[in-house]
Amino acid sequence: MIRTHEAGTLRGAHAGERVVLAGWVARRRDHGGVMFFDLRDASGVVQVVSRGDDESVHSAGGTGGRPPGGHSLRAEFCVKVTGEVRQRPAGNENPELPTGAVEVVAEAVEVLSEAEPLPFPVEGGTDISEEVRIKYRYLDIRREEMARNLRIRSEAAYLLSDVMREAGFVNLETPYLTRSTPEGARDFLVPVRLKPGSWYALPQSPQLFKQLLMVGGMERYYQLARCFRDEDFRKDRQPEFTQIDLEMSFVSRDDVLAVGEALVATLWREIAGYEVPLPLPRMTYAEAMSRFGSDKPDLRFGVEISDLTAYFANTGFRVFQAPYVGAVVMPGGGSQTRRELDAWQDWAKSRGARGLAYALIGADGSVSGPVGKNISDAERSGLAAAVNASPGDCVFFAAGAAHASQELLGAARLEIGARCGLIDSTAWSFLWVVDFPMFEETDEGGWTAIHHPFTSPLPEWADKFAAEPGGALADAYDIVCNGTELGGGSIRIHRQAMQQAVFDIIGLSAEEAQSQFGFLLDAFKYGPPPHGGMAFGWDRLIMLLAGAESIRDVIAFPKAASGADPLTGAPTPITAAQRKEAGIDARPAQATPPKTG
RNA sequence: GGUCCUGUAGAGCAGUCGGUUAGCUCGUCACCCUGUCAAGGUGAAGGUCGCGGGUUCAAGUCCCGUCAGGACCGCCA
Repeated sequence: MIRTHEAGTLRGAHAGERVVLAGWVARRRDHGGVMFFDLRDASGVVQVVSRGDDESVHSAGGTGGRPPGGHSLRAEFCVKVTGEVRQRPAGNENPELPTGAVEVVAEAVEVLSEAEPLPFPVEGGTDISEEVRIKYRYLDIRREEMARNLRIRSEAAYLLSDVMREAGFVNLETPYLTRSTPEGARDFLVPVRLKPGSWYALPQSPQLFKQLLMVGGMERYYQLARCFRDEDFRKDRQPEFTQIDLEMSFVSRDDVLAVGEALVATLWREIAGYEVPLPLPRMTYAEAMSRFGSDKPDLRFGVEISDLTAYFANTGFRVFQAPYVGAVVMPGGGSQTRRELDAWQDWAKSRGARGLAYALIGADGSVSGPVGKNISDAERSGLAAAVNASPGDCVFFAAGAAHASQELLGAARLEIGARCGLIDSTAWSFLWVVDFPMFEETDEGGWTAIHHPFTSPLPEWADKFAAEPGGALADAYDIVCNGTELGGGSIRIHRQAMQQAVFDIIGLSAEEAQSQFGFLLDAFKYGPPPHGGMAFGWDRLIMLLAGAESIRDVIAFPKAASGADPLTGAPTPITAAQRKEAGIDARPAQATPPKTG
């Protein structure tokens, strides 16, 4: 090793020792006759003192025109420091620093490599555009916050491995070059040189392979799997992302949830120092939607949605003559200016709603505002009690189709929580959302699977889901933390007849099913075990654990929102020769018959 | 595919009603400085105001287009 000690580990007990350190120049404080600088390595920082008269700074190569001696260090030079650890002079200790009791008096500072002036400050500045940060990611990773996030990610992966091994899971990889499936998200496609015109797809998830592993008798499988989806970005979405993928045989829902809970409990205990109360509460999808307007409710604050459909059943107000009327209360919102209330209308419109009707509860309990003018005296007088509003509050309404209205109110609820400072950012709120619907109607009037078509119905729906697809509930579950969907899964279908019934409902013919999933259906002919599993979004999970605001902050080399990578410049055009070799422009024979002339 | 926000020196930002030489902080460079830890002092360099077009006597500022970044809707089983 080039060094004898790590900078961040030095303490008073090391005083008098001669040490060799290596790292980066973090901050300099040059006083002419004496210079201090903080030497940073992976373990932390320690102050180095360099005297002007010791000619201690020199370049390793001895060339390059930089004069020997003098304090010619700049930020982020990579240096090797030889010197003696000593207690700092009385009064000069820095209690802010773990190493603040000591300093290293340099005998020699060797510049291992120089750094050009930085594109952004590595020390200090935090408000740096992400584009620049990602372009110079190697510098961004030197920053304390990013380095910490990545180390948390690493630690979490080790903990995951421990937990899963302890629970008897086998850790296996599944293919990255696989078969395109028309279901679900758009695939990333890979041309195949050996078979021009044919393409691999990168997996959206290892779903089908892990089910095959269950047929194969592995019984318990997990993997930290990279997944790929060619869809548009969000701050918590990347085109490639990582998930903890797991699957178990001979289990019911409770068994899978117990593994998920053990995993979360371990990660939060060891990394966040938080003891997750187990078992986690469970809430049905229907309850989550009606109370919180979301299938991933943030339970760190109240402000629940009131269902006013019955209250306004006989209303004369035409807007409220709808299949569903609901409301959510903004505490103290009654004092908002007209401009602020108008801004809510724009907010609602930006979400595709017509607007957000509101009423204001006066100090004397009177009801005013647009809705107040349009409802009857009786409706006005009971309103505050019906929505549990207090004087000075603002009540927002949504009326129309139940699902869309609840989602609007749910979004308004989150906005209220944020604007009114109701969310305790130090709190953790975990829950399972269970009993999702199996199907939803498509625009064409058919049905599509909400989770995926291999999801089993709840046991009580096993015999009747085909007759009543609109009401059928799936044995599917999501784990939610602080309003973020951390993961989800389901008990799978393992019987052919039931699988075919699901395909029938979603309009997938036997031939189509055979052509798309034939390998799975074939496998299910050979004694498939009952099985189920789940997947956690690893990036999102780490984001929450690290307290980061974007999954990009917990990914070493993320992509920008355009899908491009500012660091490497990918994606790039390829040469004509590459196109030819990859067979990109080849056309399948049946699509375009070979020309004869 | 759609909506919105942003784009000014290496970084972060200001720039009024369209009007003189586009400012501030940090960083960089030079010099001074022996106890700082966001060191301090003096001075200097550094700008195609994203790009293109338009309106105007005059555009960083107004209009149109375009590109890039970000947020959201659609999408993401």
